[in-house]
Amino acid sequence: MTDRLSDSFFARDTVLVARELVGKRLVHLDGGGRISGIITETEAYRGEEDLACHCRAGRTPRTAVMYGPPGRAYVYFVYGKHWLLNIVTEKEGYPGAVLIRALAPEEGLDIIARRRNGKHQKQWTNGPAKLCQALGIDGKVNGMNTCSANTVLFIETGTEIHSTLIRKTPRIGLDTVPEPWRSKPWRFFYPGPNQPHSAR
DNA sequence: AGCACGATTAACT
DNA sequence: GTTAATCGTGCTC
Repeated sequence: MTDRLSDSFFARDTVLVARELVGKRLVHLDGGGRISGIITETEAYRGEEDLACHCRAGRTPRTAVMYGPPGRAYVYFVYGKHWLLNIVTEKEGYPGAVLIRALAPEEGLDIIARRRNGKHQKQWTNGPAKLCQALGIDGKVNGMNTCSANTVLFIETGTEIHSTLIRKTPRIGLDTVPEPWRSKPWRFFYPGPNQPHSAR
């Protein structure tokens, strides 16, 4: 129940990994303790042909980690203020990653509350940048191997969520991305309490 | 060297 | 519903 996911879990099709990551537990060892939550929303980005994927521009300094071994963290900075966390997928050499978009907080609630100061609990980790702020994830962990023995960032088996309870929709925030990529149903989420409904 | 823009969020009206 | 914030990245000149 507390097993960590190994690189063989991530070395598969990105869309499948995105679906199966819903229900798993993301853990950051930070400040001497565990800060964690159950993953409730993900999105898949894979291949240079996916015009929503950063790798549409090929291998660059930023995207190099997506071409690397599976299980690495790909953390990038957007809009001048936000960090977003992905886990690299696919076999080394083929670019892919799963964006972690939302969590249900489990451990380290006091630290999460402090970092998300002034917000209600429902707003703690219900967005990709919010959960990074809550768990203390930023560019320092970019490229980190989440499957190594001494890592401070990893994913555990978590809770089993029946596949019929997981919904899928197009990915969020791709207003300028051409079809068919804009409409690919590569967003997965578990519509529980504290989590999104059908869309945003 | 300069420029346009983004896998978002929070604070507005 | 609308919009400012704010800067790294990748592209053009």
